[in-house]
Amino acid sequence: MSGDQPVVPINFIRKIVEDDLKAGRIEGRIATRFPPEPNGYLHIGHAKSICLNFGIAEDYDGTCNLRFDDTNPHKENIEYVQAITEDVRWLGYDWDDRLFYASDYFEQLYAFAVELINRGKAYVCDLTAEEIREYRGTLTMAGKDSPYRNRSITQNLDLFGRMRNGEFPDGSRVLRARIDMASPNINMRDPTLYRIRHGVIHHQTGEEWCIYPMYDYTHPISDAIEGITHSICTLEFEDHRPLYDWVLDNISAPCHPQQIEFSRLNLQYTVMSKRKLTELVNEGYVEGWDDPRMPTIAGMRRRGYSAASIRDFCERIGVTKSENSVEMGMLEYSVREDLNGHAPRRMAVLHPLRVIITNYPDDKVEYLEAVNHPQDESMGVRTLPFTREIYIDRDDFREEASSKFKRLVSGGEVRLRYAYVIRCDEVVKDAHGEVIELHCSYAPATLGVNPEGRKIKGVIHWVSSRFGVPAEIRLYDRLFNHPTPDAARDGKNYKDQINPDSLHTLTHCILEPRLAESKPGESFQFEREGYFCRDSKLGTESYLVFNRTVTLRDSWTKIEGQHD
RNA sequence: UGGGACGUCGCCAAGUGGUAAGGCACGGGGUUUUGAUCCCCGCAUCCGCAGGUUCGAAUCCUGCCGUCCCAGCCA
Repeated sequence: MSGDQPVVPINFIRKIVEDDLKAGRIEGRIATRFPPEPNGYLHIGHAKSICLNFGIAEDYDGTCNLRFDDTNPHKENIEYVQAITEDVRWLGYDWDDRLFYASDYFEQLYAFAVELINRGKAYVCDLTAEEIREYRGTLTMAGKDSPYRNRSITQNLDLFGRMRNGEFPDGSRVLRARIDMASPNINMRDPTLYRIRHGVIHHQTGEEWCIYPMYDYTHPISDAIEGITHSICTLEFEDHRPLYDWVLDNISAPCHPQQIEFSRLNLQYTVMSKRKLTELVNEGYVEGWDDPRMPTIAGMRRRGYSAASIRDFCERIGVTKSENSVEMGMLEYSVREDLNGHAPRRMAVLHPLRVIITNYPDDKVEYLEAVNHPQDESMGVRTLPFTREIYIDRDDFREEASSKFKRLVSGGEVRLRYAYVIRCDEVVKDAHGEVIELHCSYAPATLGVNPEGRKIKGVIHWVSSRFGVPAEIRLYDRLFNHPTPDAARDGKNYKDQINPDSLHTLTHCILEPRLAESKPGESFQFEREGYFCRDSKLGTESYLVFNRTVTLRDSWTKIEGQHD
């Protein structure tokens, strides 16, 4: 340990690490790794693993490698490598010069396979894929030995060499471990170690190889080569641990890392499998891997989630082996907490309603001072131009309302944030009875002071119509209608539960002028509305596009729902 | 029904024989020129169920029940 207490609460994996350290079971230093397959973008579930692996390395003075598990060139490509690299770095982690690829080890992997053959622990099998499946047996029935299981070492060596040389077509032969076809653990029934794949260009090794090693064989050896001490993975690999150990026990491995499994993250109202996320992208349900509705790191970043908030979330949910279904409220709490502390406040009107302040001169402009953060003076101040014509939000006006409604009503008064108290004198409607404009009067003596003799209950935000800048604002809702869209119900799959209203685009919003200077990717709190992030892809210098990251906590809709 | 794992408050999660932490959510109150923030207070006589061991069990034993994962030449 590097001295201070770990900032992250202790979990069962950290406990194991600490115990190993105390017992002197670790030769050098703690070494972990994050091993993504470059076949899709990283999501919030990966963030949990990244925080765990890199976090342990940081807190116990160890190292964490970034290693691409690239043994299946059919599904992988270099774009994903780049996206994953960027996302891990953005989350705030660094691997120095320890960026590896499983494909870096292909030659060593091959040599270890030859060693296995020489020890009589692996053989070349000529069964077809279908036959292998039949021979494997079932969950309740033992499998039976392949007729090729007892080939001589010489013949296996010859055949395996010729597999590498490209003498056999795809699917004609595989290299298999020679373990136990009757094992109650199906993974131990002579699993495939190598398959033949001609004609694919591997993003790292090109056309150098026509045989590719399987995950179960590659992973333990890659870990051992890198001197990993704790190989942390998710629960579905628990059944594979005997195989992980078998591989290392049957070759001259440099060391034997310990595999530890934890349960993957399930977040309500979204899906977390790469296959499903890929389908959402490829079938056009979303606008891409970085669509702000996606639970991907790239999507969340674009939506306005900070790296700090994602890390905080990963700490809060903990690490265990039990199945879980985390509520969105947890994630929202983490973003709000971070953004509340760091996002400058601004004013923005989402649904504009014109207000004419009849007793304010038409040519007058006052520049009113507003703080950028009510609890953090160091964030400074800005000015807001105040004019005769302004916009307020339609939701902040009602012709009549109960006394619970603290905003503007006909004949009533309300405080304009950082400005004056105004009274609504007249409501102007169009032919359909729709309110199109309000005529108000302001109380000049109320700038920074409360009026005598009456209490102004409400404060609303506003933007000068002359100086305000137009913008598009995108409001997001959950991508799915059901908390667990993964679970099949009534013959429906997850795509049947997609929320058709997950995106609302508001095209006539008005922002306070200062926002024209914002940069793509910058986050703000639009007072009384929520946290918003300038989109990094859409919009121009003169047409701003903002994404709503999350709303502010809201006790009003609850109150409103209870009465009248 | 073979093997592996998991079941503590609506959700996440401590606890590993000495009499149920904490967070989120929720409810109540206070401060407030954001119905935000912040601050108080409340929120499992009970730990999947049933027996047993013990002075004493969520923690040990036995038996049930429930949930998840595994039959890719995917990872």
